[in-house]
Amino acid sequence: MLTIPYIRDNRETILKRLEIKNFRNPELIDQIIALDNERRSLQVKTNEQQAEMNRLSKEIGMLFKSGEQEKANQVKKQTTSIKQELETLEQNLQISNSKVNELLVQVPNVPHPSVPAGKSEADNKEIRLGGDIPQLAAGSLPHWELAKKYNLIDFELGVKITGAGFPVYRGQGARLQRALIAWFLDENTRAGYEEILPPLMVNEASAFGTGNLPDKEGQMYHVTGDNLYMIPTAEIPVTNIYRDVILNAEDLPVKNTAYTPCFRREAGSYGKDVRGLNRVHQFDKVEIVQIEHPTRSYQALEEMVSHVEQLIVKLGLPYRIVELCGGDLSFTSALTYDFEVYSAAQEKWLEVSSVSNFESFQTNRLKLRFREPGEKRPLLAHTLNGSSLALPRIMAALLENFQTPEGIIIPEVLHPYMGPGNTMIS
RNA sequence: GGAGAGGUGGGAGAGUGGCUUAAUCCACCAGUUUGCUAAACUGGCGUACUCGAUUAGGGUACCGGGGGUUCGAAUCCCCCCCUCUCCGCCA
Repeated sequence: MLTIPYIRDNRETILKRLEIKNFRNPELIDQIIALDNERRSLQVKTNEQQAEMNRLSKEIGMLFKSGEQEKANQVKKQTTSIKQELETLEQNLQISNSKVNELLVQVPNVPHPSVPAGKSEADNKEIRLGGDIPQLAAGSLPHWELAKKYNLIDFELGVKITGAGFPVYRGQGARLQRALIAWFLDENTRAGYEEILPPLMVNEASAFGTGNLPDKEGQMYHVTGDNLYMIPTAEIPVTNIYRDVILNAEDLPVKNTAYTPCFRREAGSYGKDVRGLNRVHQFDKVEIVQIEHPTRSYQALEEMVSHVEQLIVKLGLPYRIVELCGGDLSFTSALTYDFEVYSAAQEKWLEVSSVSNFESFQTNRLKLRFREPGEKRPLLAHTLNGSSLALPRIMAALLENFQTPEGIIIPEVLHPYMGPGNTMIS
């Protein structure tokens, strides 16, 4: 969420930039400012009365100590009216605080000035196009057919064990999946990211910290017996490492990478988009997270983008990078680049990564700050994250694009991970 | 699952109703001293909100969380959460 001082000082800029996100609600902003003024005057009054109360209590203590019982009882009488007043004030202050907060969480993050206007996906701006779209031979198959043909993934078996959207990888399919995960992690480590293997379930506080609660509750699997949530992304446990943390400026940037399975209920998603690996309830993903100094976060974003890009290039997949327009930008993001790979048999672009700068929108809620030498107060850090990469759609594109009549060719970078001589699935 | 112990600043740790403005030690920062380092000494050392002028300097809250008793709570009472130890179970 945005900070109140920022809203107070930048009302016009915020309103103007939020229009890019198709968010027009000046009343909300003005209400926040008005409520905050009210809150502050309540706080001043409350603090004054508290100070008076403290003074009187101290006086009573002193009087009792020196044996002046009567005087003490007299002062005691004075406290009753103040006490009553204080009770009301404190209640109102609490109400005021929660009202401001309630409104504050409804304000989306302010997009970066470079974000193009637009309503939907169609208005996203293509930044780069790379790789060659393969000309598949006649009779080429979509990945779910290939998965069956080579016994790589069994979707029906997953239905039996768990339900739709929980594929079972086996044999070479399982091996290829593991190879991709290992290679991604190794590439990320080489790029300076520390590898994290976090818990796959998180408590309420963590889910709140990253904003997945209360709004996106329906997206997560809830383990009711212990009140834990299955993670929809590694972003939650990894980012929460730094909840309520004050870093030193020299610790920045923090760079973490994590492989985790991800669990998403995807309530309401049906139809042909969910075919095969296109949309599943459990999938593997390797995530990268950076915590950076506000003055360097956009540099970090570019660095993450080129890092993810070279992963796709090394795999040999045709891809495009788009900058999301205001309408397609998420509630929490200031600037997002999406990566899509081309799945040749489906003749479709599939989103495989989304790299974003959240600026201080997440860290404000997380209370993730850093101490700048010479600064009196800690400052909010910036957070960025992205997938590097989401496995199922990469797998889908690999299978489809690299199919030949003889079998599926495994990209060279994965050879060391596939076992000796294992360069083709046949 | 059963039994017990506990949760206090960055860390250790004292504090059972008002000389607490949370002692003390360690760590850290600045300074003094000093061939250098170290030691010693002096001072500083939390977070949030708020008043003030983005100063100086104040005020308030915070001792796991939430209630309660009281003029006054880290301290007493109630509820909840968490951690540790032992036993049981277990890859």
